[in-house]
Amino acid sequence: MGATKTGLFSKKQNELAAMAKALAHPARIAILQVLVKTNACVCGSLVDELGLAQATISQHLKELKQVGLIQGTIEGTSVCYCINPKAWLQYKEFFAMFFKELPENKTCC
Amino acid sequence: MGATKTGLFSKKQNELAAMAKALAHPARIAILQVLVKTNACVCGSLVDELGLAQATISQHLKELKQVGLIQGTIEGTSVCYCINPKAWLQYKEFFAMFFKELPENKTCC
DNA sequence: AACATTAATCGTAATATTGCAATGAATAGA
DNA sequence: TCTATTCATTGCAATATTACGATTAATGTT
Repeated sequence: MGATKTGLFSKKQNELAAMAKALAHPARIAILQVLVKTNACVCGSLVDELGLAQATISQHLKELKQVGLIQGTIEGTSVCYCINPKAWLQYKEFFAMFFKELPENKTCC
Repeated sequence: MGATKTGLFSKKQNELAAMAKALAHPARIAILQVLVKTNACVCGSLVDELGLAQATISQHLKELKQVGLIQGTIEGTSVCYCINPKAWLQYKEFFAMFFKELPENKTCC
């Protein structure tokens, strides 16, 4: 027990859940917002911006990288992170799609 | 350690993360999809639809209820669940807002 | 080469989540 | 009342997540 039973659900459902999970932490939300706002890249200054330890930030960055939402390129000793525009758009569309179909006829509850 | 340091982040950031967390499980995605599709309410038939135990489904329903995404009204011995249209719309708008600002000028990475 | 800086990784602890059997509470029907 | 049905809750085990100090790897600087 304890592990999510992914086998019970469709690929899409697991995918959407994984996308949501990537956003399911305020630090990752904050990181993405900083990356969007600064437009250009932000390197390790995220550690200063947010109040978390370097190891913790690095871990969150890794997760965001794993789901493809951000990219990182080495720039000397530091690493330059930025939003992956393609993935960003896909996320936007996925969530829009999911919430699109509004239950109009509220016949119950 | 181990607990999310919510104090470091803004209310909005924590809110969005909480919203994402509610969607961060395929079972909850599936439940919401069933509730949207059936339009009317679905009671305990969710246990048959998805392959999870009754207690597990009940727990997921509780979480969805706690974030306001669904409502449940008692109907005899069974409970009728349905989407909360207001919250649904709010979620839609929140996520759309978050993903709205696309990084146009991709000058880096 | 020696040192400093930056960031990933490792190891560990604390906490949260997932899942289910068992139990409990409430109502419907006999 | 007794029983069946439906769902919430409790208690527990397994797993996942969050966080950080310490270490490591890589590069830049002197």
